[in-house]
Amino acid sequence: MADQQHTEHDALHRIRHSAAHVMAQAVLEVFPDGKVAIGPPIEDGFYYDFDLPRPLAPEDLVIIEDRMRAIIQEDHPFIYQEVDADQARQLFHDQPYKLELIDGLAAGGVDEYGEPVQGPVVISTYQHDKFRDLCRGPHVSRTGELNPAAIKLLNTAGAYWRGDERRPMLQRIYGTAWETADDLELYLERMEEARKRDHRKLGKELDLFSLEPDLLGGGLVLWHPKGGMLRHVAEAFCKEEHIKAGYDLVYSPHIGRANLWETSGHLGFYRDSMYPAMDVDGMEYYIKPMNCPFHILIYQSRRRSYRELPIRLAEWGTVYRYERPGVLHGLMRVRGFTQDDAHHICTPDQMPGEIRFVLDFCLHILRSFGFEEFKAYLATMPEKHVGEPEQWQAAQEALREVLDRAGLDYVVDEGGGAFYGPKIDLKIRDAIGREWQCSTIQFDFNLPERFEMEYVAEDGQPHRPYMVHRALLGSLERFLGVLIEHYGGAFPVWLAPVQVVLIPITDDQLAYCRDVAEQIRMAGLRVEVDDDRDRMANKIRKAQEQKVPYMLIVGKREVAAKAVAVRLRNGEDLGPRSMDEFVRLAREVVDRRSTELVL
RNA sequence: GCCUACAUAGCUCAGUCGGUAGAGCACGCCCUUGGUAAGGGCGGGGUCAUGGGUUCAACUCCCAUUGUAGGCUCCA
Repeated sequence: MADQQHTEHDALHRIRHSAAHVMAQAVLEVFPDGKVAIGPPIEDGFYYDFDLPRPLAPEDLVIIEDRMRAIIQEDHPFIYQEVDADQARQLFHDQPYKLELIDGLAAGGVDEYGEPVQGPVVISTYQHDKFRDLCRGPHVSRTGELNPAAIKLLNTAGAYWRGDERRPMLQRIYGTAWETADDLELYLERMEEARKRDHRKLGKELDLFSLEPDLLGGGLVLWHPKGGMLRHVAEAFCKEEHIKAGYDLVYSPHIGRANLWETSGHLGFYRDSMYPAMDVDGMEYYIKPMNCPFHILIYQSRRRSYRELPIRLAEWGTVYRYERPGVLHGLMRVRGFTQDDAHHICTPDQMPGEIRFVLDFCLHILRSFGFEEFKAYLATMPEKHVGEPEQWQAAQEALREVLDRAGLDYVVDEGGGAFYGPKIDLKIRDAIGREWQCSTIQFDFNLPERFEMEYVAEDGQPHRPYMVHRALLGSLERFLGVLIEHYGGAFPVWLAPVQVVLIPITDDQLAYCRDVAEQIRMAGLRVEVDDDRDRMANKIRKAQEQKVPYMLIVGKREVAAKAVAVRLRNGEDLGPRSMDEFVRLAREVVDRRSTELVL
């Protein structure tokens, strides 16, 4: 809904909105008894929801699309008219969904999304040809302004009426519409590009991970050796950075007794997302959905003085959460995942500094992985909340201040915080412009209270500390999924599971290759020798497909010269290089975590 | 969880009207030792997701279950 505000009067917005109306007419021509719900423009296109006597088949879309082209060519004007509620009810007497919308407008002043209408409530309709829709516009002036070659119906989907899962499931048709056929073509290419980068596809092709829903269970990930290496490198880098930044690494078990989860409140408000209890020695244990309670126990293992604060406890903690079957999706939405989780426990005085630190650190980590563009969301105190308003104020101030200071683009979601504290969510923008939420920095006024966390201050008295919960990459699974798509599987050298492949031209160079590989391995690079009985060209092809950054071709000439011929993943041929030269080159690229193959 | 579609070899996919399955890649063996994206030959490999039903006969039709895809809802 946020984009709509900005694009309300854009040409594309009008085109898409009008295309939705044209589609609705076409659908009603095919299904005269069909009921129409709502049909707004959206990013890249539009949709319209219908209640129809039978499920739509792909063939229906072809027919509807043809009909749409005809309506466009007939060049009907879009006619705007304001009506009062009674007139509207009369006009849409056989359209129950429209009647509900009219009632909402007339009585409560809410629009089709249930949002309050700003300003005076005006009920208006737009008509073109025989189709009249309850609509506030805007539209193009005539159907002929739509480009029939730039419109395409994409797919159908189920969608609840007014997004409420207790209400009827409608049939939604998604379409896309542009000014020109070229724009449509570009959009379809963009979709194709996204499909090529799909981490589920690349995960298989690059042998990174697998999901075995039938054998293992849904939402559970198996990391293969290549994916395991990718993950290891990412984790090892992050852990090193955490240690340098002053975090302490901790480890906690996967299960804990019920009383822990009762104290934390999870059994009260988070139970639906937790796996059922298991019985151990007559006591109930639960698999952890979060790491927080364990870190709090570590904090509470002895009396804490203000002198040792802030305490920063970090853990790559694997948690399990029950997700409804229909929402699981590759690595992006799983049931078992590892968070790069940490809890900052500090005094009120230290709090602003901790926030500043954690955001800077977060950006440093994300940038290291090659992400440059971020969007932040600040969520503030909701109606239902725990903790004192002054605490919230102070925390929100600190969050706001660090966002301003970091010069980040941010959106404030007033009242959008969790009941236990305000938070900043960070989204990263990937190589093809998609946004992914990974990082979150959240205050928690709930758990310190529930666990009665304390530290002894200068006054010798116990005080309640601030606790900030944060995850930077969020879920490792998800982050690696994003990383795979961001790079389309062609990782920067420092992350590539295999950095170097040695390709002997004939078996005569095998021994030399193995010798060279050993030296490269000693230099800390990940190297393989392709000793298959394939031709060199095929070995290059395989390495290319695996997106290995460096291919070292070795024939008679290289052996004689004690060299390797360096071919890059991008097809470039650097020609013969000595071992030292190549190692120096590769090491520098790796050490700088460069996204380039040569510096 | 809901709607729709789909599920055939390790992977990608054919399989007509119901008559118990095929290709390419991958894999194995043999020949080939080839200078920057696929050399050639032969071979192994399937309870057609699972369980029921209809039928003389089911990969094919029907029902259920499981899973996947695209959405919706959800993601304190």
